[in-house]
Amino acid sequence: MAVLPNTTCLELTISIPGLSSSSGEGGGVSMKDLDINQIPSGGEEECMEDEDESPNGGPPRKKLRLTKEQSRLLEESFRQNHTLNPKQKEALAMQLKLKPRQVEVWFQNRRARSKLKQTEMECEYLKRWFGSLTEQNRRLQKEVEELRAMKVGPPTVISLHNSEPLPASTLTMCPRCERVTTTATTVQDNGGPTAGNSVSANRTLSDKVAFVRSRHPSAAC
DNA sequence: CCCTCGACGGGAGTTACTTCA
DNA sequence: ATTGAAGTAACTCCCGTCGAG
Repeated sequence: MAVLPNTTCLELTISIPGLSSSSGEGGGVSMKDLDINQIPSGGEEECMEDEDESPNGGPPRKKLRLTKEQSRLLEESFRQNHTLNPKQKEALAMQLKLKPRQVEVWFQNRRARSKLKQTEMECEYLKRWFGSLTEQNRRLQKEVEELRAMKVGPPTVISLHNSEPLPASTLTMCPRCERVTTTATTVQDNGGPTAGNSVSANRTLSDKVAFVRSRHPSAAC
């Protein structure tokens, strides 16, 4: 657990509907200058007790921006754990001077958005992988054509792995799509475009790839 | 106009507790 | 008195969406 470095007053900027920020003239308080810890009319240092109403009883406060420090701590906490138990939530909320509900919402949003990001990355990965497989397939088909045209001697196929000639016995023909492949072919051999991906991302992708492969009668494809 | 992100409503799942046959 | 099913409340999570900045 990180320790908040002696925070005396967190800088929360808020917007209060109905509170004019500019009114055209100078001298007004900018929205960005509002500090949630400086609640007018004798507010305490806590910002977590004012429920859903602005201090003057107006419409409920709509949105606040978290400070950099709050965001940093939340991110740090999220890195350690993507979910919080009630105690952790309470402690974090207290540390950040937020309502537990705000911490909860932040984690929910964070989970949702990192999942979205992850999905986008996987989509991109699969697109690129599909492209590389298409290209590989095209090359192999061309090679088959050439071998068929020659009709002489055992075929020589260069391994994608180490550029060594593969023995003909390692070649198989997929009965379904009639494409030639090698029995030693693996996902890694296909040269997935993002070799530097994180472990978790790879596992997720591997699962998906395994699923896709399992639906094909020929595991070699 | 588009994007980010804090907030909300609603639905689903889980758990603890109560009621009743 | 005990037990199991049904009902309910509280809580959490996810999803979709809104809207301020």
